[in-house]
Amino acid sequence: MYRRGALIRPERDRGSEAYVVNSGWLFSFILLGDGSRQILRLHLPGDMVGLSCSAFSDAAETLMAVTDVRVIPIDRNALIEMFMEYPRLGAALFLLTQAEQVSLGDRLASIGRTTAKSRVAALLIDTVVRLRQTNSEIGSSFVFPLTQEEIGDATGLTAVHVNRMFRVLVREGLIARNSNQLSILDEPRLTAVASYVNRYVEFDGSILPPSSRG
Amino acid sequence: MYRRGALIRPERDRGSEAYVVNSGWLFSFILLGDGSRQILRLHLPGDMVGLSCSAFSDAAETLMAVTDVRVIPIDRNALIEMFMEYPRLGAALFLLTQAEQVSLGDRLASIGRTTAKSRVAALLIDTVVRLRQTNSEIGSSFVFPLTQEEIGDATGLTAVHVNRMFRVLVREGLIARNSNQLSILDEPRLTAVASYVNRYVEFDGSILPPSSRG
DNA sequence: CGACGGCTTGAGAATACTCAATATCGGTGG
DNA sequence: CCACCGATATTGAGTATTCTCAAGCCGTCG
Repeated sequence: MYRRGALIRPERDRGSEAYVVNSGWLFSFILLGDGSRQILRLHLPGDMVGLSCSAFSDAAETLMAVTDVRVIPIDRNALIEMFMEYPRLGAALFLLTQAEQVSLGDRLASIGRTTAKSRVAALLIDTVVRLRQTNSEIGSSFVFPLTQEEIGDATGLTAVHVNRMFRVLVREGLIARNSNQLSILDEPRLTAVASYVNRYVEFDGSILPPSSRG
Repeated sequence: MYRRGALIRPERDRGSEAYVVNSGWLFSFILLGDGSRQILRLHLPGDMVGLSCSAFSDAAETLMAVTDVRVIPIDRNALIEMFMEYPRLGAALFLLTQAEQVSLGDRLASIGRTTAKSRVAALLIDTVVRLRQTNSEIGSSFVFPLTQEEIGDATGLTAVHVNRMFRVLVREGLIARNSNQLSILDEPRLTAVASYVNRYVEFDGSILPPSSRG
């Protein structure tokens, strides 16, 4: 178990592993030369994280706990063995990874080509959509534990400007806030503001051959 | 063979395929609701492109030829069969994909957390480093066929501002230009300006088990 | 030659940042 | 229980970066 704020895997750690998130939230980030931080992705329960380390001798990114978090380590050699022994599983993992890559691309577009307000909206919508994937009870209200500083590092903004965009979203009746509790009041409009495309509805595993065990 | 500017795979094309770039350059991009474009990645000879379509029934991104380009199609069903029949190849492809994901993450950090000048510098450095991977004869001078509009779409800037940043880089003695020909005059300094980390030097395929054919 | 796409430059506007001060909130020690 | 502390959130004022609009230039192609 890692406490909020703990580094789960320091950048440049040799022989590092991948994990499955058991409970809690964490994020991956990289540091730039000037000390600024870019959060690459928020990882929610059920996600696999840190796979990219499998391609490099050193971990390319750091993992930090957003809330108290439990993770299950996956040995990287075991991962490769899995590819050899259970190729269908390997193929499935490959597809999953491709889906993550598409998601990263969407984020790139959000940060590169949309306004601050839109980026914040996109982060919120994407988070709630992903939460619903593993917890169908999530409605339009959920706990969002990131600080505004962290939201800024995820969206390429400063904490101050994140704060202003939040209040704009509130003023326009798109969301409501109460400490960590966040409510989406007008999801269609928030989705539009965010230029958000929900690709999870189109994930296509049908390409995989049927399991040999039927 | 596709001509410069041709769409190699229109977004939303069903049953689309992946490709290997044989000759020429192309890029992948996505369009946002307001018509703006984000270029996700430049694809050079030897690259695999369009793999992400394997996870979705519809292609998530569009491919466009930057120069005249030759590509070799890869059927997506054949790709999955490869995973089943040649798991070691599948694992290798998986690692390659992870490496691309790290690269995407670096670009996210560049666009989210660095200045316009830095982003343009990063695009140039990254391109020359990748060119050298498959063509060791590339020195510090090479043909860079993107228009400033396209560079803007790749870096999250406007064409006008890309132009200004180019002239700053020239004025500071970091690069020189002559129509499409681009020369890097001071690579260490340009690398520093770009906050660029060359991760290609650390790619680690050693994790793969030795080939069964020795 | 004329049209067109791409490049260059200027001026003004908009967006987002920095710095700084104040407020709030949860937790801690007395 | 209360005062205090650090971390986070909020707000204002001024600044910087980047964008938009607009005009002119340059080279290529038909």
